[in-house]
Order: sequence, then structure tokens, then C-alpha cells
Amino acid sequence: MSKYTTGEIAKLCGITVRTVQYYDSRDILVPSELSEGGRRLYSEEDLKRMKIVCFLRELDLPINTIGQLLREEHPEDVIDLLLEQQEQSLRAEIGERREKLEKLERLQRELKSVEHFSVESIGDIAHVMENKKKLRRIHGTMLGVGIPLDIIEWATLAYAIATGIWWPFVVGLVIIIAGAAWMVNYYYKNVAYICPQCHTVFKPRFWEMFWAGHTPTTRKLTCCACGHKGFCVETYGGDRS
Amino acid sequence: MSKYTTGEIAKLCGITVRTVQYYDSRDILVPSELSEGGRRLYSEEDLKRMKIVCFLRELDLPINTIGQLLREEHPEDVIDLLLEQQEQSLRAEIGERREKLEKLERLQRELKSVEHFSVESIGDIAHVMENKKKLRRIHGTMLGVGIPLDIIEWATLAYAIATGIWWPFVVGLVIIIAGAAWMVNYYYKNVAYICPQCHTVFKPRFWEMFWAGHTPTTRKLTCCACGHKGFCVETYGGDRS
DNA sequence: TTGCTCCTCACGTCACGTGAGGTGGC
DNA sequence: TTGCTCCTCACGTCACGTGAGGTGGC
Repeated sequence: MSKYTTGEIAKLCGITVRTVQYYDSRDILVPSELSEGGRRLYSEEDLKRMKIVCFLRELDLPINTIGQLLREEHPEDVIDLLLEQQEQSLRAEIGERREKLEKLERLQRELKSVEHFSVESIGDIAHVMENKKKLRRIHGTMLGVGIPLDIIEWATLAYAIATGIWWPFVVGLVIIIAGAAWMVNYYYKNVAYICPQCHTVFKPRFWEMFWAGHTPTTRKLTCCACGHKGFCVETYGGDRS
Repeated sequence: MSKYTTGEIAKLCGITVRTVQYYDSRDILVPSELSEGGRRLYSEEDLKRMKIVCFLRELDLPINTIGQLLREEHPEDVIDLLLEQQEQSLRAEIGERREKLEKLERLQRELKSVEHFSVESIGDIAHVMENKKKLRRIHGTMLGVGIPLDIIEWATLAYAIATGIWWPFVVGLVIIIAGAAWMVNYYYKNVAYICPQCHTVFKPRFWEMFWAGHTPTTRKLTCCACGHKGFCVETYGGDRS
């Protein structure tokens, strides 16, 4: 029966000598014999087991798990479960990377649209990205209240014109004004802006915000921290003290 | 200007106190001030930077890279490249996991079709899986030679029947016999079988293999190592000494 | 005898986590 | 004073890689 040295078994299994020694030290695969000089001697049987170890290692199973499996009396009882778990774990890892990739790509896109770049811009983008969902919920609520108000306005107006009965329109107008006031207040309380100069997240004064020119994602404001006036990116600001 | 303690900044950034301390020790983010008692005090500016560190960490950028980026005079020059690299690296990692998943699923399928399970079965499956491509190439070559031979046979036979001229068929027959002999030899030299009893990869005797009953992937043979007779899985065996 | 291989410490990698034992700050 | 928080070692995790200094085996 031929015996393999550490180097031979390493080459046959496509791993390093150090790894073979490591598997011995960790009791994953102990050589079946030692030479008089203290050298590891691996049998044909050992080689087969090492190939199994390497194969399972390629599936990212932890070496301790592999070691336990090899020592198991009835490996068929656990192997299915083990592989199932490993499958889940690999799928989870792929999912994580995918999410990271998505974040990364969003960051790359946003960075391209930034004019005066500094590291702080990354922080701004991160802040906006992390609060995007909450901001979307605010905008959703606004629409959910705004659209019914609009319907009331036009419906009562049409009714008044068609029938000459104006009191529903007047009642509607009161509701609309109250609703609009609530909306503006709600909006003001839940958003904040990021200064492109000093990168502070701030809440502007009410009336400045009310009258300020804006785009769908920015608004022309004066920063409370540095006094810079310019277009500031809107973000969620509802959880500020 | 308010100052944050280690615990406060940890909570605000969603990390542990230990991580905050670790980032200090590794010079990723050193607090801008220390109290008289030696406690870390983080400024508003520090908080912003910590959030950037955490955000980039969520993209799996190494902390040293993040540290260098924050110390960079012109981060805009490197950030694009860095993110590009990170994107590649994430994609590569996803690719790796996908391959591992495929391997895992193949192993699971194969294991289900094994009757007498032992850990060595895993080794057998691993061997077959790793040599599947080579075996497929052998089968491909066999078809590439066999189909032309078949065409020669039928074409010359049809020609003979239609015209009464038989010599092309006789010449064809000689070519076919020579080709078939080469094919059998080629096949014999390039395949081996795995014994389901002792899990040895062996080459059977020529005539036993020639006459043995078989399925697409197995053949009924006597193992050279343990003498067991049964259906053995076919695998590539061309690189054996 | 000369190279080559192998041996065992012992430390490094990576980004922290986990105690231990002591202390600051309200 | 009491809890809570924070401090610094120092060691652990995971699967090895990398020398250093010494030796077996052909």
C-alpha cells in the first residue's frame, strides 16, 4: 500500500502543505501513520477522505462541521440537513451582496449628479438613501390626503354650477382649507434639508420654506448652520429632537 | 457645540462601543477631543464622518480603504475607481456563491440516487462531478467519429442496392471496422469506474468491460480492488498512471 | 554531501466580540 | 453612594499564510 507525504497529498488535492498540516492540527484529518522521523504519512484511504474534505470545503462548509461529519457514525442522518442549511446560507450571502450592490450603484449614480464634491457628499447621499423610504411614506400620506380634498373641491363646485346650490361648496371649502393647513404643517414637521455647503441637516424657518422655489427633490433655502443660500436636498426629518 | 460619548455615537451609528473604540485604535476615526479622565469625545463633525465610515462599511469596503479615503486631499479622484473596484469584487463574490450553490444542488441530487450511503459516496460524487466535463468530451469525440462511420455505412449500402455496385460498401466496411476498433480502444483508455462497495476508481479488464451490461452512466463490473460485482458509475480515467 | 521537503513554533490577517479588572461621571 | 458607562489589556474567532530555524530522507 503506497503512502503519501504531506506535499504529495497537498498536490493531489490542490491545497497547500500548510493546509494539510492545519487539518491535522485541528483533527479534521489525522494521518494514519507517522514515520520514525515524525513525518506525516497518508494512506490511500486518507487521500480519499482528504478529497472529501476539500470538496465539502469548496461548498464553504466550516472545517469543524466537515470534521464532525467524517466522525459521524451515521452521516446520512445529518448530511441532508447540513447541505440544506448551507444552501440557505449561500442564498442569504448572495442576497446580502445583491443589496450591497444596489446601494453601491445608487451611490455611484447620485455621486455623478453632485457638483461640488467632498467626502461629506457621501454622508449626504447616505442620509438621503437611508431615509428615502420614510420620505416616500410622507409623500404618500400627502397624496392620500390631498387627492380626496381635490375631489371634494371639484365635485362640490360642479354640483353648485349644475344645481345652483352653493352651500356644499362652502362647507367643502372649509374642509379643504383645514386639510391644506394640516398638510403643510405635517409636511413641515416631517422633512428636513441638507445644506450643500456645510452638509448639515437642518429645518428651515416655516415661512421661508413655504415661499421657497423648489424642484421635486430640492428647495432653495438659507442654511441655519452656515447661512449659505442655495438648493438643498430634501430628506426625512421627522425623528429630530 | 455638543459632544458625543463613545456609547452615544455608537447608538447613533448603529454600531457597538467596541467598534467605535476599534476605529479609533486603527486610526480610521480618532475623536477630536479627550476628556480629562481619558474618555473619547466626538464632535458633530466626527459624527458625520462616522456615519460615512459606517455607510461605506455597509458596502463591504475594507476599513483601511475607508480610512485612506477620509484622509485623502482629493477624494473625488479615487472614489469612482474605488467604488468601481468594489462593484467588481461584489459581483465576483456573487458569482462564486452561485457556482458553489450549483455544485451543492448537484451533490444533493446525486445523493438522493445513492442506495448504500456512506461518507465515501460524497467522494465518489465529487470525483464524477469534477471529471464530468472531461467525460463529456470523450463522449463527444465518440459521437464525432461514430456518426460519420454510420453515414458511410448506410450511404454505401444504399448506393450498392440502388446501382448494384458493391465495392464502395466493401471499402466502407473496412473503414468502419478500423474506426470501431479505434473507438473501443479510445473509450477503454479514457474511462474508469467507481466501485460502489470500496469506492475505488478502477479500470476493468478489457473483455469484461466490452461484454458487460450497462446503463448510460453505469456498467456491471467486478472491482479490481475488492472483487465486488455490481453496477459501477463511469467517470473519466484518461489521466491515470 | 547537496537540495529538497518537511517539521514545529510563533506571529499575521480581518474586523471585530468577549470577558476581566479598574475607573470616570452623574 | 450607587449604577451606569467607559477605559485598557488580552485573548478568541476563522481558515489559513508567512517566515524562522531546524531536520529527515533521497
